[in-house]
Amino acid sequence: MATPSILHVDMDAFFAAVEVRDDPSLAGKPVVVGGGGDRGVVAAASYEARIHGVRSAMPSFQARRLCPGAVFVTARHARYRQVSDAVHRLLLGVTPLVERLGLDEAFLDVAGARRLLGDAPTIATGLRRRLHDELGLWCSVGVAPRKLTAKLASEAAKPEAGPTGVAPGAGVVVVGLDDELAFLHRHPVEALAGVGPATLPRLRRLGVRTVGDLATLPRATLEAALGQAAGRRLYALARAQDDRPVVPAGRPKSVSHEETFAGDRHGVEALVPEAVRQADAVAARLRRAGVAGRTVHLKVRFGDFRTITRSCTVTEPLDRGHELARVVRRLLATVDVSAGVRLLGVGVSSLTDSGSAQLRLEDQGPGWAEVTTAVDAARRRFGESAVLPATVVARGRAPERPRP
DNA sequence: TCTGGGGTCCTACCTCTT
DNA sequence: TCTGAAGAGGTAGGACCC
Repeated sequence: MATPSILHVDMDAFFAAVEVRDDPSLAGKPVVVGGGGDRGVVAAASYEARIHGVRSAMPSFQARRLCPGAVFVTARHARYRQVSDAVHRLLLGVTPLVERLGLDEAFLDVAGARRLLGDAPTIATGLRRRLHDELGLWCSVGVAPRKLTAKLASEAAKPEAGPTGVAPGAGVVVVGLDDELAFLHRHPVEALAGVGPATLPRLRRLGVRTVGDLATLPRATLEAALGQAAGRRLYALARAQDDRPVVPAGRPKSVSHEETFAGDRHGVEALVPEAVRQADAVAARLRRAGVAGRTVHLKVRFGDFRTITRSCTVTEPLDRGHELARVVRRLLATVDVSAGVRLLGVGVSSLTDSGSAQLRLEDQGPGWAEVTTAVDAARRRFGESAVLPATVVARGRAPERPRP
């Protein structure tokens, strides 16, 4: 690998930037996305809000305390998905090797595009300008020989918000093969993917602060402290051994939906309509993705934040709300929810293409197949809440709107 | 005023089968 | 037929990422 060819494109304060783009009166103001209600957290903050110390995943009350003058905006995920798709289309114009990570990041392998478009740093600079000119959004780009270092490079390219203001970033940071290891080793160890709040204290106990410190430890020591898989992985990453290719996304591995209630719910009766509604939403997304799943998961978080999961695997893949709801209700019946439930979640995994699902007996002749098709069509035309499960309607309750 | 939502991956434990 | 080992698959929980 003579020159770097991996790009990591990271949109700057993406959700907040989309809100500012859609409402120019917000430009220059501290904007906080999410953080609505008493139990919310911050999904994204503009750099003006970050000056005051507001960060993603911060509880909303804390963000309000730090930055009382901020404009709090309800997250609009469908809108961010739309803009993210536009970004993705633009990236695909450079190379088909685009791997999306969430809505606001992507890896590109531009090895095959260099002959036509110039070397990787030239492509990165051009991409950054086009994203701004055509979509009105800024991004930061890291260019490196590997995903691991390209991601760190894009981080280094970002603007920085401190107490005194916002320092513009480089926009593009290039890490060559020769300086890759030195660049990697001066990062704090928590900059590595896989080092979070649980792993960090264990590494600290071993005297590790930087990736360079990590690289001095034998593999056996890391495996003993972190387990075989994590130990082996960090051992390799500390040596810039990362041969993960850029892979365009395939079929999802799971689909889930969960919701934190404004107040705790007590008793199964209060939870069943929520469970049925979530099962219906998950099933609709499974069908949209053209998949069906065999393992059904229920997640319950109690008022004291204790969280349990229950799951069961059925013989035939499911992709319909009423089938999924039946399994979810069965799982819910095994849990003592009298203590009060803060969050309920429904998910499906072990996914296969729904085309491979067997034709069910009830599909012979008019039945659920037609009903499901009609429901999906009505929702496409009139919105998600156009058709609701009877259990939900019977409770006289519309689906929970995003909280202000 | 504590702590979202949608994912992926890993580990431990259990049961069943060979 | 009994027993133990090994592997597969299911289940539950934890850690982490964006």
